[in-house]
Amino acid sequence: MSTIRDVAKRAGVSTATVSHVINGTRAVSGQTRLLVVQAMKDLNFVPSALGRGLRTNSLKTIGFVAADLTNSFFAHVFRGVESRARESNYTVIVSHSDEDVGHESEAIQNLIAKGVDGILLAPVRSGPDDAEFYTEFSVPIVSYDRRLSAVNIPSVVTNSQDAVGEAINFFKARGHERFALIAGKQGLSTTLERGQGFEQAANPHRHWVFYGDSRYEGGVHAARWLSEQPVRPSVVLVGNNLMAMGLVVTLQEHYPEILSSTVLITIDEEPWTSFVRPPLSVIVQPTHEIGVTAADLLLQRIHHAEVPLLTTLPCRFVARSDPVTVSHPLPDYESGPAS
Amino acid sequence: MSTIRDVAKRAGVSTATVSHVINGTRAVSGQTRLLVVQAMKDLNFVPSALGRGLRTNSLKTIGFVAADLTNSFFAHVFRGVESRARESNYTVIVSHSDEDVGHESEAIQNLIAKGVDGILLAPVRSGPDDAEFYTEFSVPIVSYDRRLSAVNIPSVVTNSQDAVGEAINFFKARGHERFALIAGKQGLSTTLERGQGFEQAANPHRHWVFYGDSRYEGGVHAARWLSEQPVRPSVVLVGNNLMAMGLVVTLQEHYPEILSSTVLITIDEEPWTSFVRPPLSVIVQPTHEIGVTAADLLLQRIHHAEVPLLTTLPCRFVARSDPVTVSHPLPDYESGPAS
DNA sequence: TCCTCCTAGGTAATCGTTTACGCGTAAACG
DNA sequence: CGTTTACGCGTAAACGATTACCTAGGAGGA
Repeated sequence: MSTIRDVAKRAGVSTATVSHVINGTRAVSGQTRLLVVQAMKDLNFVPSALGRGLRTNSLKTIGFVAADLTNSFFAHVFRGVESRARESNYTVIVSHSDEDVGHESEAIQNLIAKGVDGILLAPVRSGPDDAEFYTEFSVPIVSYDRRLSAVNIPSVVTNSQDAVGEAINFFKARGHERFALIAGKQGLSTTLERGQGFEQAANPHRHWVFYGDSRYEGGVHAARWLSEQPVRPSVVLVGNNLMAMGLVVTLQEHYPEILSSTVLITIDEEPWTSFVRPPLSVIVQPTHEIGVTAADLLLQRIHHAEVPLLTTLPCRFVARSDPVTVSHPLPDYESGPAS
Repeated sequence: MSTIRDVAKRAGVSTATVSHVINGTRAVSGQTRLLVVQAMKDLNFVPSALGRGLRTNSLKTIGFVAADLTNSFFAHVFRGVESRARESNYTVIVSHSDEDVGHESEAIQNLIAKGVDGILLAPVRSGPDDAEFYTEFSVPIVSYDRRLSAVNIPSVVTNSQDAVGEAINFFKARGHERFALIAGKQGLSTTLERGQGFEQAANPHRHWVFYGDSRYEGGVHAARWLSEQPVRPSVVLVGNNLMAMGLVVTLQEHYPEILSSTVLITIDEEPWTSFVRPPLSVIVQPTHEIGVTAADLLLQRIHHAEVPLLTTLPCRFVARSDPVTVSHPLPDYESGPAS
């Protein structure tokens, strides 16, 4: 590997000039530039990110901490992040939190030790007091999926609260009168907001809320719980795709009559939601766009620009069950492409 | 952020001593060690990965290039990679190739410019001549999913060739006599090997091979092709999960009678393969283990150890269709946990 | 007593960049 | 013709760690 000094020697100029040619940070005559460029080609010189990083104190790297990349929500967000990052020549280091505060702390520490310029995360802590945790770090942080804007950390979220209401209203308008929500992990801002959206829309009709754990097992428990109700909801909204899976599998196996007689709605599109019979209606979040936006905000903060504390992206509601297949955009928003 | 010099000053020792305390590279008296440790705590000092990296020419970082993390195969492999990497205090930078040679080149270049210590990839080029491309780089490379061992690059693959044969034989033994393979992208070692496994097992019975493109659309085309055959196979093995999805969706919508009358087998477990009716049989690759193993080999190569040129991991065949649900381990192998 | 060896720890060069200064030369201006 | 301004470029000091080399003192052996 050749260094900037080799290039300088071969071109007969100083390292300063080579550096300025590379970065366009100072006027260089056409002659000299040509010499330098040629020398770089000859030696096929690639500037060392380390040397540069040490000097500028920036590796052009950001950290992305996901709960679990195996969950397609995070995978799609990540693709958005990566594509935006690459546009600006940043690379992305990925870590997992697995929804565990310990893992999350560790991940953040490691990322900072690696010299990332900023961090993107779906915070596991979101109680208003607990959230101050995130304000202590030496690099800019942007939160996605979950709101943290109370503590001065920019957040990118969706209007899933409205979308939940919209979905319930959709079926209310078609005569349904008994609604259930299988809610996610308590404490997350998404769980709270979706719960509120649900309550509002379901009132004054009869409605139930079951608190799952945001994992597959939560869906299994929900299925059992559902089967035990003397009077059952005709519309069930599941707050996350893992629980939806657990629910559908369990119903399919043990309570097929419930599966065929109730309308199921879930959040986040997955291939199977349209395969399963009956198909699930779904609230589609603009996952790719979440990633792009969050990365964009983070890069801006890294360059010390002011950014809005809260960015809300629109969901799209796709009704697939009862009685026909309709795509129903939310009011006041362009329906965003899932891309 | 405090530096090693601050620590040295506060502890009343030299930077060399601090460094040796941190890395355990030289004997240091208990007294001194205590002083240093205390000073580090006081300043909550974290060694800069950049400074260290510049000196040692290693950032303890590896690159992982996937075709598409949104494909759960790659997501699971990645989790394996990351967990193994973290054990050794390495972090992972992710890039996408999207099965495109241009993107792949770019990704590799970028990773090297970022100073990664090694690269893990599912090579897009795999023709025996073409594959020499990968031998030119200045950092160690390990290939996963696809074989590259012909050109002296260690590869981690599965015995999917045998597994394909096994699956065909399973249904042959139950009386089936007409088999089709929907093959993946031509040129990939997996496509070639699975094709061979299929040919061998299907002979001397009647059999068909349709070449898809390894993407969703390939499955759609395959469905159309299937519907046009005057005599149709009773068992169809699809070489990749995206094509399987395209196939099932299209059949479900336009040719439900084909869907219900043929046995479908696919590769790689996905939630929907068990939800759809009839459920698909599936050849399960040990994705997590692929990642762990590949990362392990790469780390060994980084530390200049010799590693085997080819590592083959066992698949597991799960029969779900026709006539009963059986889990059928391949002979000569422990069935690996999907973890 | 003298030599050797071991232990503990300091000095300073080094990794590959960026960048604050400084220095000529030549054009422009009065 | 002197003075300013601009331009083009080089010198060398950082950035934060690691590490080859050196020093000093004490223990042990002959």
